[in-house]
Amino acid sequence: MNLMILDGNSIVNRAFYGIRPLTAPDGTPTNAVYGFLAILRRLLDEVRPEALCVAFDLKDPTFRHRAYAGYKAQRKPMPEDLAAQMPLLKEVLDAMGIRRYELSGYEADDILGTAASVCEREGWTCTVVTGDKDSLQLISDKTTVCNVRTVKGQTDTIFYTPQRFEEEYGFSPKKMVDLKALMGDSSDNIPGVPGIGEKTAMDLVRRYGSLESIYAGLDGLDIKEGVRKKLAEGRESAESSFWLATIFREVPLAFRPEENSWNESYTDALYPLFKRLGFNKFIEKWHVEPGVETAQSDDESRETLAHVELASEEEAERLIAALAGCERLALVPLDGLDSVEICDGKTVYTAGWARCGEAYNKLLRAVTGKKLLSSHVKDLMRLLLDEGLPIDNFVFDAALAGYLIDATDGDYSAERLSARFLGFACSGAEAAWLLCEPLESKLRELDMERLYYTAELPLCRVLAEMERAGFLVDRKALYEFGESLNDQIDVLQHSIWSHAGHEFNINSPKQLGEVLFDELMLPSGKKTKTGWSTNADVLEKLIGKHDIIGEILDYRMLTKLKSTYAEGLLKVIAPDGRIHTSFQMTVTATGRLSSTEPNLQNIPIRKSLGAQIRRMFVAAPGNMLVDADYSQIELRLLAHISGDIAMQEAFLSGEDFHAVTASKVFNLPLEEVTPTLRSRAKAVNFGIVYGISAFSLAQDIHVRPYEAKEYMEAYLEKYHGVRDYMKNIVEKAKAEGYVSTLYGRRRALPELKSSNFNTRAFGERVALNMPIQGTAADIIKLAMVNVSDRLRSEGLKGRLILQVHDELIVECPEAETERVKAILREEMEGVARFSVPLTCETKAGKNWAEAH
DNA sequence: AATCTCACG
DNA sequence: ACGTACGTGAGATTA
Repeated sequence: MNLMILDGNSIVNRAFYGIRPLTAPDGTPTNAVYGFLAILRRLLDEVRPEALCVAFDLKDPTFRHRAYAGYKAQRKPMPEDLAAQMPLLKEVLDAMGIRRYELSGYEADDILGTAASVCEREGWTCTVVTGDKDSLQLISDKTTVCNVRTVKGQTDTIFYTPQRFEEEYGFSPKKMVDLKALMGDSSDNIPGVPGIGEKTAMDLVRRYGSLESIYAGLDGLDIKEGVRKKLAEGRESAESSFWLATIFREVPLAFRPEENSWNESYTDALYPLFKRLGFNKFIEKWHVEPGVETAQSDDESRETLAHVELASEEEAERLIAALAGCERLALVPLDGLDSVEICDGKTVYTAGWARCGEAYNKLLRAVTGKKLLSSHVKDLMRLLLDEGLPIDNFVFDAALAGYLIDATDGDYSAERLSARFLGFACSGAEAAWLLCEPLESKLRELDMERLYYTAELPLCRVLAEMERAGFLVDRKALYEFGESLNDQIDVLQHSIWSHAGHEFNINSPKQLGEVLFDELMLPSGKKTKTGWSTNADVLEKLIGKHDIIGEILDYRMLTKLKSTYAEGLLKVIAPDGRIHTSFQMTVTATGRLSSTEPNLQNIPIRKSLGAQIRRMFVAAPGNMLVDADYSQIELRLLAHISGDIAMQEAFLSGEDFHAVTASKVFNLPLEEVTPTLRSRAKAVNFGIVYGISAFSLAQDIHVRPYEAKEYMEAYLEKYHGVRDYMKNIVEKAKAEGYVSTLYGRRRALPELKSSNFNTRAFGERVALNMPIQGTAADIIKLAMVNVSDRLRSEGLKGRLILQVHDELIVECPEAETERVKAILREEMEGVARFSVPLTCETKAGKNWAEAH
């Protein structure tokens, strides 16, 4: 029988410094706990012990069993981020059913030593695991000491048996104490013999064995006179060090190895705890199951539904007949639409094209005529559209509900949602059916039903149709544009190389940093992480110092255009000549959409060469693109939400808002506002929305921090309603734990409770920003649903094809252009009436550049 | 898989 | 004293 005992403090220390910073979703640092568990898993697999426990230090200033008064007095205090994780680690161990030992006034080492002694007496073997060398003295035939090191996330274990130790050190493990007594140990505040270091001490112990025999025959030893002198003078220190270095193996602890038996059965607290910490990988690796207590109810917890696979055309026909009386069904696709799961609340049917043949299509038609519950409805709708099946009957989307309930979770799989809201895991149509009620009642509780049923759910259809429609691209022009970049890229590359004096990979930040800052010795030597920073901000400050800088910036711009946009977009043009992006509805923390494969929400526009890409996004022959974008919607919402009268008036005046802001901030008549001042005021406007600091504003607009501070002060003086809003929203968020938009969308803010300054400051900025960015997202979603309905109800052919946060694009027959413009304007501006009007600009063109 | 950089609102 | 703007996605390099 083998007991494995871990030195908790030492291992958690190794883990903390060996694993990069990690945090739980709520901002709590977790890297040390994570690393500890990673090490533990590895050890369990390697050692397979029958018993397991962990020992911790427990300081007691009033009592010390070791004589030396200054013992460990000089040790640095634990970093805050590590200290915060100690109680967490203990919570995890408790939840895993792993016993912890700590005893006032004793170090973990002493407990390890005592446990090892007990094991040896009782016929057990013992594996002692620690990150430092102190415990090597415990090695014996029965006791193995495992030394753990973690470097860059990689764990190394060395198992020391007496043989292994002797090979490495050249003396027996017991002599480890003698060695320490001579050389000392600064981390443990063991003085040793002054002037004797590791080399000399090792040599002495190897040749003469123990401290005792060294001092017994000191005069006759074959050593340098200097060493002899130091030894003689340091005798007292050596003897007290010997005492200090000796691990105390008789801690008053009734230790019984068999009380620590390990069989990998955890308490129910472990699953929710791992979820809270974001240890999703460990849940799989350790086979942690959600306990029943996460469920709303207790024993009759699991409704079990029958699962039936339809094996023939006849069976499918029979189901069609049987479903006639059904009002609602859950429907989930499998393998595209090759087969589906259908659930009527009693049975889960799997039906597929392969087995049901002709009847499969009939079945789908019958099913899609019912009220449908599902999950990831937008994606299902796309599949149905491709088959010409109706998509109008969806009444519930589980994933979408999960997203509204917690937009920062990130996992809205059926398995996850059912574990959380049903208390047991299920999937497919069964999950969609069973989740409907609990998710709906949660939405009701959070007051988000309206948002869900008037914006999010109807938007599924709109987005499915937009994805299916796609955006026509002039493939030839895009290809030629990409080719046209080659020559310039080549010229720049060679010029950059000649400035550097050698060839190198300009795309490699590492190599580029070396060239600029090590070889060319350019100044500043700016910020680092894994090397020199070479981003555009840094490089722009070096313009004029060397010709290479401008060329690098140009090179970066051109290669970005070529690889991400020219080549990247060519790769995703579908056979119909159009690009079909995917809109993600459950990704952002604020309620915005995102766009992937490809991302059509970051097509260049800010620089003229980049904006050429937009010329390649075109209307089909005989059609037009109509583009409508909200003007300064976020600032208008800030004016409305904060209730700031001055800011509202600035918008209502119809003047250029940034210019008005400049005239207020810089105390000038409107006519005297220069373009520079206007652009600074604009930067302040945006900065405020993001919860900026003066420092960052200064960076952004290239003025000194105190000057930026004055701007912000002046701004908040003139717009004092905004100042009040900023203060109040953060206070409210702290009190309630979340922020919300005008339409009730929420974002939880556990960051505000963090003990970490940066995490907390981040939470405060989010508290300022989310209600504004999120309300804008709500508004355009509502507008999209309304625009789509109008286009359809007015019998127009025009269709929405793209959304870029505050911009909508419709492709329509030329003849519909003016009608579509009007509809876009009316629906976008008419979503809501606020204290400041929402305005939008519309424009039409043959391509996206022209239309914007 | 993580890091850096950069494109957008 | 801290460390420095909100929200995204993608390509290239590096480990």
